[in-house]
Amino acid sequence: MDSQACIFFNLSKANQAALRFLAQKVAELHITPVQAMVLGFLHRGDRVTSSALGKMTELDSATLTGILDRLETAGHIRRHMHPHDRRSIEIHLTPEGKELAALSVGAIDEANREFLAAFTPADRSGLLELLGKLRDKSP
Amino acid sequence: MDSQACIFFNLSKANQAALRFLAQKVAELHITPVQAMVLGFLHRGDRVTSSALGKMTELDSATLTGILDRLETAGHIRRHMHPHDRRSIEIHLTPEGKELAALSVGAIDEANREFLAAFTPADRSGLLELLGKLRDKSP
DNA sequence: TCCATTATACTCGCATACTAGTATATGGCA
DNA sequence: TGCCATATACTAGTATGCGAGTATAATGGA
Repeated sequence: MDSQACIFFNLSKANQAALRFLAQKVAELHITPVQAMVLGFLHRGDRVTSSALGKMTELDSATLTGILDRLETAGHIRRHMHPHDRRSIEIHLTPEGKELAALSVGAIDEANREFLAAFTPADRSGLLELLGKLRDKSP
Repeated sequence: MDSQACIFFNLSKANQAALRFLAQKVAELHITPVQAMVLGFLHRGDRVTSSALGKMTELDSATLTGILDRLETAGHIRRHMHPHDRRSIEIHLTPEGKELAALSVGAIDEANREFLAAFTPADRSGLLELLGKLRDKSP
């Protein structure tokens, strides 16, 4: 195993480093990086179904159920009955959740800038493009 | 949250796609991607301590304990007393573990080639270099 | 030599993330 | 209209990954 040449190893460790970095940024909000990302998506528009949020966040419904459980317990979101489909739930941000979502977006933006501060704009866009290509390889 | 421009989101999703890809490659060996990587490290030299393996794999000791538990239960490794330090354990590959480790290295190599097949050599080395820089930003 | 510090591997608790399976509700088709 | 396939959100079980805490052992300095 030549770990330096292994894309799986490098990707995994870069991701771990990124998550640690973001975790420090959102620690003062008392949420995890993933919770901050989900709140960030809801900041663009809540009142979505769990299924729609799952498509946005590219998360499994089982994973999302757990994340929503914790956000609801913390008082950041509420699950409501969907007006036209009794299978679905509609996710609403609470007033506190709305504030926290705005702060999350700011923290994530700041973390993005700082985490990539040492990179040139060309490196930044090149990295995002390459990662995007890798994502699309998924079965 | 502009997910397309967020390094944390893209890194996380690229990593998930990579893990799914590798999982398919090693499924016939009845091990997980992480277990294959750990066996790959042991293929270069077993009889290492858990602490040394943790440094190589960049894994927390709590995480590694669980992975070693599963590899030992499956009969791929054994924990032995360290000859000179009674705090340490020495990890030995079993005969079956040795075979599996060799197969793991082959599967990971093949997965690396296939996962990056669409990339030019310049893109490949560029990606690895950029990911390496991100890893080093870790606190 | 004795003791405080450090090192080692472990346990526990929590948070993702997946697969598989379930109960309920919807919707299209015969 | 009745029924079957699909969609939705959930639970259960498994596997990483981390922080915090623990018991034991080694080590270095007074």
